[in-house]
Amino acid sequence: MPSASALPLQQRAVAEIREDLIHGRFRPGERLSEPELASRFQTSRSPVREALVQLEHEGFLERAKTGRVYVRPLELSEAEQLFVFRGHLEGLAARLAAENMNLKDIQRLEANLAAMETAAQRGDARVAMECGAEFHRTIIDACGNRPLLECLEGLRARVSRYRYILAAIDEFSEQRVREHRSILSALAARSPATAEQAMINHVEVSSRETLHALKAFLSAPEKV
Amino acid sequence: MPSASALPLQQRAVAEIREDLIHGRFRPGERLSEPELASRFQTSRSPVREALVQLEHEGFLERAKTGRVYVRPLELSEAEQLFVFRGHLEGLAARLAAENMNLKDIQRLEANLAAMETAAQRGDARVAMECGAEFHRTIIDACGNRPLLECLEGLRARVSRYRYILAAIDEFSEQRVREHRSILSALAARSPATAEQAMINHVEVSSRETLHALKAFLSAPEKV
DNA sequence: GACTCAAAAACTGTCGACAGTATTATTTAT
DNA sequence: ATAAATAATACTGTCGACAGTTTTTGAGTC
Repeated sequence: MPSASALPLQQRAVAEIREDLIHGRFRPGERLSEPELASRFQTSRSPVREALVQLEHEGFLERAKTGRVYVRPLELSEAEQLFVFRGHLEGLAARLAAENMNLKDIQRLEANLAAMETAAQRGDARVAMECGAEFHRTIIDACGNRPLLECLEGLRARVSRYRYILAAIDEFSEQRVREHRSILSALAARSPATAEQAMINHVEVSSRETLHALKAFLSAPEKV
Repeated sequence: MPSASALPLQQRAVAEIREDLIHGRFRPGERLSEPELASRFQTSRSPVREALVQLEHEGFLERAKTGRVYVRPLELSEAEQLFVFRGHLEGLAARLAAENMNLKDIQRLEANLAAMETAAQRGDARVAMECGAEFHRTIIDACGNRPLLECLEGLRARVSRYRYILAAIDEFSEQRVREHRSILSALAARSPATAEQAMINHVEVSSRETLHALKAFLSAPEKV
């Protein structure tokens, strides 16, 4: 029944499976079986197959020569490459955003930063991180470059996979808040170069942290 | 008969349709019909549908709310964004490549540059451009960052679509050769910053040229 | 001739089926 | 028991079919 739900079944599958991949509910290396997924969604294999094609292309899955699909394992080398790439792109986005941003965006960032700060002081890392993600998303949306935006969104999702597996929702220091604040300052001041540098610096710090945790995880994989 | 050809039918479809999109054999705005494509490949619609999902994700196609698939139109704004993005990424790739490149890669670039030069002098823009593409591909491959590599490959394909539609296989000046040469010098000298700058400059020049042609094309679309 | 409404044709989303192949379980031989 | 051989399963790639929509065609009207 094609008209059962407004949203094509295939898209529902993509969104849901992707969410599970990001949050580590499908474990790295695990095999995904089409019939199994199909039965989970109460559908035939067709929508599932189409969803898997897309998720493979997004970098979450890999396909064996036999056609079987596996969750891509977490690898230090991939993480390093993702972080380098992402840092550079977020920097670019910040630079472009500094030029294009309107007052409303700036105000949104300010409100966001305030929320982030109170959350951090309160020790609520969970909320603080959510504010952080929103902060970045606002900048990316404001950069005015669609291909960059889409690429960065995909990268952020792939990086999230590492974060969630590491349960790296650990800390959210005052230092982090300060980093965000200096990014916002540069944006508000319409200083592309400064904004770019501040963003690159911020991403690098955060990357180093995650990579550190990842190394520990990969050498002694606690069964999280 | 799943074992008819070693290569899954779906992948053949992706490759072939993509090639047609890049070369403008499917025109911007044109609708792609699944049954039609299926009959062209002598298959059922299943492999075609899966191929279309991927090509949509690659940025070549767009889907109407009705599910119909169209070739994405050529738009000035998209081209501008693609070029900005690509320039930045090629610059990054060059920078990384300057650090990672081994002697064999350098020699390959040198041979490539020589071929490009003789082709340019001979006035064979077609071959010269192919050398140029190969030149860039070599650098991208050498940058050592897989996500960057994949992204850049996708971008180059999308940009090619503009080039081919514009039939911008026009000129290949000595100046172009010089730009490539300065990139190579920086790479051989292991100077990341210089290589990055040279690459950015080169891409910008070439982008400006294409954008110029595109503006003319969009205002007076000759039926190429 | 332009316009409206209805019948016809073309399509997409989804399904269930089948053939061939890879995996896994089981049996047999050492 | 261990390993090789074989039978049983599970799964992927592809196909053809059908229902519900959208688009196109055509008839009839002003």
